[in-house]
Amino acid sequence: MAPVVSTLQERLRDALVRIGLEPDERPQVSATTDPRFGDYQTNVAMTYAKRAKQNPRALAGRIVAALQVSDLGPAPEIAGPGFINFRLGADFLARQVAEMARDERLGVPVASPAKTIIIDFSSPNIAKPMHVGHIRSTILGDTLARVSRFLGHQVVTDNHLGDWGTQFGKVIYGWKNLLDHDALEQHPVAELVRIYREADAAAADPRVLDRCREELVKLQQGDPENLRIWQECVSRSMQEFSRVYQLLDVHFDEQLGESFYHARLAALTAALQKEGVLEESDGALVYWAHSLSDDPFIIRKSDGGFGYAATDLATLFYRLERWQPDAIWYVVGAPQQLHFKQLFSLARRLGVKIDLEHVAFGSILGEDRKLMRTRSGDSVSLDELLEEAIERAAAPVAEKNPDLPAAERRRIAEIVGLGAVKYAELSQHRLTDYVFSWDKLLSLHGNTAPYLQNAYVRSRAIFRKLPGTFAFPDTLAFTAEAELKLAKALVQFADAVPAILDGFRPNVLANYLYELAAVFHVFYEECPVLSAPEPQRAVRLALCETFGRVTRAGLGLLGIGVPERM
RNA sequence: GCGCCCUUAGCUCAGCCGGAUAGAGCAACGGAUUUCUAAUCCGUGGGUCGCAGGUUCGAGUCCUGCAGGGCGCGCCA
Repeated sequence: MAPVVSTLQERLRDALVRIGLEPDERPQVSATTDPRFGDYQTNVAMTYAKRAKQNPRALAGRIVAALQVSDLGPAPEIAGPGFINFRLGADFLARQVAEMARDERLGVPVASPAKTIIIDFSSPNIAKPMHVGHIRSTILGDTLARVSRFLGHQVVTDNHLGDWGTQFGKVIYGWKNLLDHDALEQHPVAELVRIYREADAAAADPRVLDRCREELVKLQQGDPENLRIWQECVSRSMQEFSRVYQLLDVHFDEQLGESFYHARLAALTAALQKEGVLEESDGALVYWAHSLSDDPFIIRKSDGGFGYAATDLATLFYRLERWQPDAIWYVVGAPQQLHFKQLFSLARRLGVKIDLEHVAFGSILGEDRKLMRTRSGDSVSLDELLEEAIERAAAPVAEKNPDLPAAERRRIAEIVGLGAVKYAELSQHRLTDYVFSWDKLLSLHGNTAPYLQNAYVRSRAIFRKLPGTFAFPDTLAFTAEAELKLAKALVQFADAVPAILDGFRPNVLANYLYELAAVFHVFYEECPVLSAPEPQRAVRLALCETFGRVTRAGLGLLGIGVPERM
């Protein structure tokens, strides 16, 4: 089956050709915002009238006369200045829902052509805790990967770890002089942070600062002792990160951190110099993109060291070589826009043609509208935040389902609590700075994960009470208005999923799922299922099942699970 | 100072390439339940889409200017 919008676009294209116009590949068609205007609308008559200097309503009349859509529903209507409104017929919707139910993909088409896409996201820093700042990158990147894969693209997810920076001078100094081994065993990252902070404070003394620098230089020169300490920091940090990733159900194909590229930087710089794209400035080697900024892109620092500009460029070339991707997406916060513009500018200059995207996002704010912090002023650690989400979600579960075993309740609380945190991110436009509020994201009302999960649970409860097994009917016949509305909403899934990648907006899918759940709730209120006579009962069960599958699949694309009860 | 982003209902936010009378949730008020999980649904009130111009048949959406807010701005990442 084809998504409704694609079908209408196709028919529209044929009609435009028939009346002698040259249509776009995908003439504008969209679902209407108001049911009075039908289910779908197009304004092509007005846009073409403008080009051809014709009367828009007259042109709309010619288009409608040439349109062959009688299998989809009643004849389209012309309204207002030249809108063409389509209404889907009950029999078309019935066929469409039955077809989507037979399809494992629920009607979502496979993208063509399939692309190879590298998604760079999460990227926490070694020896620092993962905090709320990392959650958006992690969750957004994971969702984009899930959606891209579902659409048939070849995806490589890469966690570009911050495992090679100047902070290691202080960390190693701290390790050698300040380390508490018991604390390291108990809370590795916390202890690494502590020694870093103390070393940082001690570095106010120039002698300590010098020793920190020496440790860094030794590390960079391959000193075995310092390499061992560094490796130890990496593995202990990774253990903690892995727990968070496991909790979030986030997985990477590669975790090639900055250190992986370290050995390549000197040769890369030499190659860039040969290309003549670098200039010397105050002892540093820089690339200027004056149209972007008066500030340079520093490839090699005046002390001969390399910053992350060099690393990111080396990373880009490594990826080109290894995977020959069609696109690389960097899921990194909005403050780094200039960095990526400069990086991409230099890459273009060097002949890179593939699609490079900085998928930027806004900050997470506390309820005081400032960057989210703990009471003591630290950034909020991610594992604590996730644990709190689970604990908070556990309370209503225990209240509603006290008879469930504790382990089962915990599992449900994880699905609900973690889902709520993820959904709060994803349901919002990615560039919006969003205000973190436990009460809002865990609310059972409004556009939240628990609301959607509850709608799913209600649809599933029906099947538990159903005597015998349910066989999806070959044909459906809708009788109630609420059934038709639910069918119309279900059929839109096929258009909602591909739209996510258009502008990297998972909130499009979230909003769709929310509206779908609201429509389902109306159906649920108005249409008794189990007590309905056949064949109505089978039709309603079919709608419940399809709703459940769409919700499960849709939330799954957002990395969010659904419980069977809650 | 320069650059990027933002400003939509009391609050938190949707609003794709310009399309019809700008939508949700929360909060407020009024209804519906011997439940297929009411963790729900229905209804009411609430708007100069920051301000001022411009382009257009049509602007929350595009352009210019201004105001307010956030972020970034040479050797951190």
